[in-house]
Amino acid sequence: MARKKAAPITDTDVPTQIKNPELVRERRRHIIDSTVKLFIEHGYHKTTTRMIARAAGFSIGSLYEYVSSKEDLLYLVCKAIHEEVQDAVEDALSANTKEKEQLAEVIRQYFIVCDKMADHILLMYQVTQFLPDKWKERVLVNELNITDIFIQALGSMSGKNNFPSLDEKVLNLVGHNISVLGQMWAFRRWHVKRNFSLEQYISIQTDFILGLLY
Amino acid sequence: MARKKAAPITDTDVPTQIKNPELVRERRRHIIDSTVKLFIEHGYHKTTTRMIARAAGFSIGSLYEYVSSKEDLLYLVCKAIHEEVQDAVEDALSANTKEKEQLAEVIRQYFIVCDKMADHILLMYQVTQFLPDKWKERVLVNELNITDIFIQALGSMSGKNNFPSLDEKVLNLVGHNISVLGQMWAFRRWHVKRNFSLEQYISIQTDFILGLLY
DNA sequence: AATAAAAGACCGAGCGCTCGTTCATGAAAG
DNA sequence: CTTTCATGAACGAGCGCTCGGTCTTTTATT
Repeated sequence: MARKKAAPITDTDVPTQIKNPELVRERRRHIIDSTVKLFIEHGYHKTTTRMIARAAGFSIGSLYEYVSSKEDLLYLVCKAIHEEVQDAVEDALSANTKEKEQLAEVIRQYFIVCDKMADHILLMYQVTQFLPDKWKERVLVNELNITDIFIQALGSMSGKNNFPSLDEKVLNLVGHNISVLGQMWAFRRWHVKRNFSLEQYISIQTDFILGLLY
Repeated sequence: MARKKAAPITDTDVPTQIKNPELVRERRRHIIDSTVKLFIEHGYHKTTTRMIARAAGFSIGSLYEYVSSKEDLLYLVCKAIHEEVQDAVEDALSANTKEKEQLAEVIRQYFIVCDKMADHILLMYQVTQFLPDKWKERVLVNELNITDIFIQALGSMSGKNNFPSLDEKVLNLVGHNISVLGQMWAFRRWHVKRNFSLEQYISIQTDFILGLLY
């Protein structure tokens, strides 16, 4: 069902003063969870490091033992969010082997994650700008990785099941469209919800994407 | 060609110390232009009021005669950007009266504006969060106004020219899709440009939107 | 087993600095 | 002399981060 989830939290790229790596993993997990909530509620700048420490049950001093700057924390937050989205979509890809339904299922799962993590997606859009360039690039790559899953699902459908075979570049673009239409739910859901439930949204947008709307 | 552009810059909602309204209009225009550039380059927070004053050729003291806070300035910036986008799209709507080509033309003009103002669109996404609630709402309404133009163009096509008549709610959603696919060019153009020029992008996305891709 | 010593984790007052904003003063116009 | 506009030094709240120190746990020694 799920891919290996142990590996990614090594985070050797973010330095720490604490020696015990087990402890670092555990505490960081906790710190990140608290931080995400605060960032979503108050935004990056209005959330002070003191607030984060308090919410996580540490002193500021201790916080800085596990993380070397507020920017570090921001990177860890972005990374955690992307991992959660990516895991959900990859699960959908591997779970359903019938090509015919695979794409629709991937889209469906992605849109559901976009709904569940709507606040997180908004957060990503707001805060990426504050990342140091080095990490901004990594976050961008993560974003493209998620898009690639759609492109992959599209590719495996191309030319089969009454689906026309399309130019690779066009498939690529459609993959991006899927990404963006999912995020649209996060951005405009309050408005869209007046007309459609999430399920209806998924259904109509899937038709739209597959050109079946008209 | 253009709609009346004089009215909107009254800005009675933003207070000033200066008595001469003529002067206020002129200076604010100038201040806003400088501010937009700085915000795009450095972001909202890293741009200091002193930088803004210097760039506009004022002292900080004088700046605060024309604008009562940095947030005020942010609102004026957002408003100016939306006005520019809206004007361009409305021009396209009124210029072309043949229904058949109207929608495609509106999409085209919108995408061209999204390209020209890509940095501005990114800025809007990054910065809306810092507006006081009172103005956040207004900015949201402006965004929806632009979307409404697409919905209007879609509506006037519905049921004509071999175009199926669609449920109003669905048309509404497609309007939002157009909005978002335009903004996608702003967000992902560096990636998309590796495969397509702007003109190709417009052409393919128009087909995509009209369900002609497959 | 008892004790000492070293290491690791935790703490929070305080430092240095930035930034939005104000206001006393000056200059110019009428 | 009054009104309008311009100036920039001064203010002070708020921030990220440090660092000297304490408490707790592990290791070494007798």
